Amino acid sequence: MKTRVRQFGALGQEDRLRIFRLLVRAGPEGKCVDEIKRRLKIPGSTLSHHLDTLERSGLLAARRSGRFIYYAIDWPETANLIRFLTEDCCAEMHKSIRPRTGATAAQNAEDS
Amino acid sequence: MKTRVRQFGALGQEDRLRIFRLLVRAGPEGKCVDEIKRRLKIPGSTLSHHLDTLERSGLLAARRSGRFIYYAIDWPETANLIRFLTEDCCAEMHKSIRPRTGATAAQNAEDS
DNA sequence: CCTACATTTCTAGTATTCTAGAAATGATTG
DNA sequence: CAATCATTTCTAGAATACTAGAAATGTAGG
Repeated sequence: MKTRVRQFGALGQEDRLRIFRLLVRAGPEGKCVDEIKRRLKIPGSTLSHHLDTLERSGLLAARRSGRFIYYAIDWPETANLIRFLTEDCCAEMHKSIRPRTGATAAQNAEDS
Repeated sequence: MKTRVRQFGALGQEDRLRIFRLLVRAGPEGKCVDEIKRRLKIPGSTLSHHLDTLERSGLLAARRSGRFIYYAIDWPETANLIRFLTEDCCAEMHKSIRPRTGATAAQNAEDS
């Protein structure tokens, strides 16, 4: 769950969410730091910290190519985050609309 | 997008994510503050702040019943958050696995 | 109305995060 | 190997968030 906290936290900041969305649209090649900087008008050092936060959360992956470092969405990990939200929440959401008797997807232990 | 930042931020804190998950499992009736407090062992004033943060983000709704205040997941708003993530990200995710030529769901303006 | 109890606000100390200029690092190209 | 350019680290100030005890507020039932 700590990973999820870090990932939600990473997206819970305006510039970082803008970065994330830009990179989603950039596709698997991602974008280099300099282009993100020019596009979103974020000072270099600030941007570097935000990219670091996003990368350490697992949502971004960095890759060097020539003198540029490209950041791109880490899709497997992003998919995990979406699954965390949908399986823990949507299953219950649907259950509350059309109640069922059987087991649900929200039996992941953790908490009491 | 500011709403999404606030919502991700609300989930980006360990105790608040625990509260959220507890309430997901609690279903539409939710749980009163005192039970959340006993279950998660969070001091009253701290819990009150966290519930306020979650409510102001739109992810929780409060309802009074007798002397208790019940907090429950706001499912429409939670669904919006999930949709934000899946429509902005999953569409691109699938595109990057099987590329398409047509328009995608990720044309919501915002950013450059 | 007064007591009991649930919940929130007040208060304040501590910790974390955000920000960005300047300096340092790392890599490529001529 | 020198020059250049991309990126990160250093540094430090400002802002925001977290925490929780104590006091205040609100509600219900006797």
